[in-house]
Parts: sequence; structure tokens; C-alpha cells
Amino acid sequence: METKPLDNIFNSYAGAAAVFREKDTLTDRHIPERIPHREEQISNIARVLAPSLRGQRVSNLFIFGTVGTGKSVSAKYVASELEKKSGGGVRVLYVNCKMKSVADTEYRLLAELARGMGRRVPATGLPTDEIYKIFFSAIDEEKKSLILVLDEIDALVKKVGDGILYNLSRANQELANTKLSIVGISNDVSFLDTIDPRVKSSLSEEEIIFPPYNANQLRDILSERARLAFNSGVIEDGLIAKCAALAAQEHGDARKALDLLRVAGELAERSGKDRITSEHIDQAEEKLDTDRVTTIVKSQPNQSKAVLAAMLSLQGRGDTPASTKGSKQPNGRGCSRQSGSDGFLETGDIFSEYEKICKAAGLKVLTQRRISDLISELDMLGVINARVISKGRYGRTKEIRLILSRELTDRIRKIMVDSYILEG
DNA sequence: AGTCCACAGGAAGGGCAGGCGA
DNA sequence: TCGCCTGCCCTTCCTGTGGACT
Repeated sequence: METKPLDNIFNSYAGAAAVFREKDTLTDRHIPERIPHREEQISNIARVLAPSLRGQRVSNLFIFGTVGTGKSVSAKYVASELEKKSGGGVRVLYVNCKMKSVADTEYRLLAELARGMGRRVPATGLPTDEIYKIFFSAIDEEKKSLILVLDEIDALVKKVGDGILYNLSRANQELANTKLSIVGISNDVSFLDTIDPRVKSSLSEEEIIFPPYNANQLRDILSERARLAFNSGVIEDGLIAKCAALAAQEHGDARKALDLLRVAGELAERSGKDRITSEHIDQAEEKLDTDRVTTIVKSQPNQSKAVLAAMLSLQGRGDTPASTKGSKQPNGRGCSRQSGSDGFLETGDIFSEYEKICKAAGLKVLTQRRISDLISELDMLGVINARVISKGRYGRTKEIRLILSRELTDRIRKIMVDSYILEG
């Protein structure tokens, strides 16, 4: 019988799953039955929310902690247990405010909440106070305690301001039959300082902090998840410890640790192995980093891509201040600059190269002031490293370093070609 | 000590797109 | 549907800055 080109690939996956038993347990969709090292925080959340079981209004709650410290999963866990325990007396609505088209505007968030309560509302068109009315009447009709979990609440406030929180926090005055409480989750502890003091005082009645995990705690979490996710013998304890150590370096980020395990498993599976090796973990770490940067670069507007292309072009040519020392600079300046001996790039050089790239690609050339901001944004996104330095007589500038591997550079170059920023 | 460079980065405002509300 | 509003992107103008040079 004839073998089709894809048969080998599909057949290897169609057989018994050699590596994974239940891959979903390594994603953030999964709510585990036990969350190690978060017992205290979970009890505290439960204590705050428990009065809802008696039909009382519970205090609004703020949960803080850096990425991957178990805030969302703990809140979801307590919420789902509470809903089960209440026998229908408590309703929890969860919204991730960072999701695009969910909470970019006041209207969209309220529409999402109203839909969560089973109401049909148009994507646009209604006045905002109308959508408030629809949402409030929907929750009032249910005659239940409603707990509104707003994950990444700082993103919501950044986009739409704190007015919506003020309105929601005052909702109980308009509701006859339902008690509404808000649980806000944020990575940014200083976020509360940025909102209106009236909103702050009514919202942050209770606060719970989630500290980062250490390597040992991460190892416990990973062991538990790995037991569920992988078939026995697929991964050994030493490799779990390695993942934990790598993630502990990244501020104790459990999400990153779980991603490492999942991607390592996928790499093992793709290479036809039934065991995860140390190399798979290393490859997974590199892949996660590469995917993160390429995703960021792809999502950038063309102007930012052109700035990055200028940096790649200068770096690829070795045309940094270091290598051109003693010759005329691209921006027409003199030669006696002293820094740059380490092969970094500077704003002026990048701008000159950027102008050339824009002209070649038919893009509008923005001002150097704007490019300076775009460089700062790329720095903030972690694609480049930039810091302000002074070269004394020769002015101040940003010292910019590209922290990209060879493979990553090639992939970004391809993105530039696909976006018609660079020629293929 | 004063000068100078090459920017950094803040402030103000224009133009535009999209959302809001009547 | 249309005027108003808001936010975003961008420009222009400006002051500030650190350290080499004079």
C-alpha cells in the first residue's frame, strides 16, 4: 500500500501517547485539586469570601503578586469550591481584563459581564448607562451573591480608567436583592496608588499578597503536575529540579516552570522519544524565549519593526561605533568618540539607518524624537537592552545592545522580510 | 569653571480613527 | 446618522543632563 507523506507523522501520534498522559494539567486552563504552598493564601481568600454562603455581602478583595505566583489559580479554585458549596446561592463571574476585545473599553467589559449573566447585548451601540442597567438588573434578578473576579485589573484601569471600578463598587446601593463583591487581581502592587482614593478605599477592603515561589516550592508544584501530565518514567526528579531552578531564577514564576515542562515534553514527543532529557529542557527554554520575542516582534507596528531592522542591519554589518571608530559616522558626526568599544549601538546611528530602511521600504520617516520612544518601548518589551549613557564632550545617547541569538536574529530578519521592511 | 555635544525626555498640540450618545 | 469625545500616534519645541574638553 502506498505511504502518503504525512502518514509517518500522523501514525506516530495516532498510537499510544508515549509522553503525555494529560497535557492539559500543564496549562493555565487546569485548576488543580491541591495547590501546594498556597494553603495560607487560599484560606485567607476563603475566609474573606465565606460570608457569601450566608447571603451576606463579602468585603472587596485585592490579590497582589508577580507573574506565576498562583494568584489566579488560587482565586479560581476558591471561587469554584464556593460555588459548589453554596448550592447555587453564590455566583462567580471571572474576567481576564487583559484579553483583547473583552475589557478594552468600559462598554466591552460590561457587555462581557452582562453576557456572563445570560443577557444578549450588542457589541456596540448602546449608551454606557444602559449597559450598566442591563448588567445590574441581570444580577439583581438572580437574587444571589455575586463575586466578580477581575484578573489583571491594572490593565483594565490603564485602558478605561478607574470610573468603572467606582461604579461597580457602588452597585450595592442600586441592587435590592443581590450583593456584589469585587476580587481584583494584579501583578502591580503600586497599582492601588494610581487610582482615585475614593475607589481605593471602597475597593481594597482586604488585601492578600502572593510571594514568589522558591526553587523547592516550584519543585513540589512541578512534581505534582508532572505526575498527572506525564506517563510514568517519562521524566526523572533531577529534571524537574532543573526546571524548578530555571524558573526560580525568573522571580519564582510557576507558569514558566510549567511551560518548560510542557514544551520539553512536546519536543521529546516530536523527536519520537518516550523520555524527557536534559537537552529537551534546554531546548524548551530556548524555544520559549525565541517564541516570546518573535511573538512580540510580529505584533509590533511597522515603524517599530523598521527600527529593529535598522539595529539588525547595523549589527549584521558590524557597523557599530566600535567598528567605525576613527571613520566618519553614518550621521555625519566626527570621529573622536570614545565609548562603543564594546560593539553597542547608539540612537543617532540607528536613526540614520532607520531613515535608509524606511526610504527603501516606502515607509514614512518619523522624527528622531519618536524613534527614541520606540527604542525605549523595545527595551521595555525585553527585545533589546538600552540604557542612557553620557560620552562627555560627545553628548548623551542610549547605549543599545541586541540580546538575540543567531537563530533568533534570523527569525526576526525573516519577519522583517515578510513585512516588506527588509528585502529578502 | 565654563563650554559644548548629542541626545533624553517632558509638555503641548495637531490629525486621525473609532467609540459614544442622541 | 452625525457631531462630539477620547485616545493614540506623532511632531514641534523646549529644557535638562553628564562628562570630555578647553
